Amino acid sequence: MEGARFIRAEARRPDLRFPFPKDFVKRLTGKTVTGLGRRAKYLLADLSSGEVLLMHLGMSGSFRVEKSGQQATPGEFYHPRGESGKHDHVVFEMSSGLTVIFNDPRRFGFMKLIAREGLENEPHLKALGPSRSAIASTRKRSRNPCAAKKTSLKAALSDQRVVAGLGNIYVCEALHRAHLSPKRRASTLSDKKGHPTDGARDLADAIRFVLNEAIKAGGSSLRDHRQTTGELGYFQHHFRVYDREGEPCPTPRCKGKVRRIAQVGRSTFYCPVCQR
DNA sequence: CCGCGGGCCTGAGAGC
DNA sequence: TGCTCTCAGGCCCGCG
Repeated sequence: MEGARFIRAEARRPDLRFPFPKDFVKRLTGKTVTGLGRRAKYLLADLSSGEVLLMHLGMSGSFRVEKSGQQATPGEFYHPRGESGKHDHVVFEMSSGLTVIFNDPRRFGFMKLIAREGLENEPHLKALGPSRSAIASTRKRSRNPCAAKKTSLKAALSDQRVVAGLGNIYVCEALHRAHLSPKRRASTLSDKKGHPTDGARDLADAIRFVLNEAIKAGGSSLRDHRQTTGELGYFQHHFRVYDREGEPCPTPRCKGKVRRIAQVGRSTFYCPVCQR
């Protein structure tokens, strides 16, 4: 899409998670994509009109690319689920000769147009806490975003306002690597040095480590996720606790078994022995 | 203000 | 085979 112009845009449903603006199609048609970016789980396309197309994949959203006016030959482009059509909600026909199709069975995803000057005040983006790169910067690591949180670590890390970009899998995996219990009150983490297992800094390290490794591995393919090449992600093979209920804890010399509990309506996997 | 449970959707898989 | 039930990678909203 980068550098290409929208020849035609089509919103086939009145709404995904939110209704489209009435003039959604009109505001895209004829505009050029001047840049693509990402903030936490949000995708952004800068437009020549001065607007930004903000997109979110929700749980089940995906894009696929086809040559305009013809079916993709097998393996040529990413083709999620093998079957297309049924949940193709948005279609972008680009001047590059490629058509980009947004497919989302559960419709938890959304698209929104925002003026670029207003981007920093956009509620979704404004609410985001520090990102992986922000917590990587030593200078910015002085403030512990969990300090004021009375909830469990699991709930705190799942909250995009505390730390941006973690989903259920990576919360479980980061907490296991930091040897911290998902049930522990977030505010009890120490900010000081010399707390080998109690430190917010160690947790920040674990978060960055897990996300960096997962990105290197092309993400986690539980069922739908594919890399842009169509290849599966393979970080699921590096899971230490997620979806491993009953298996022995992979921490060296730990005799624990992975447990599964529900927290805030979602599954948590952890080792009750080495995560405290 | 905060945290929690319920809700939004469809589909896949388990169990019967 | 087919039904029902549960659960899923995310997030918002109303309630207490």
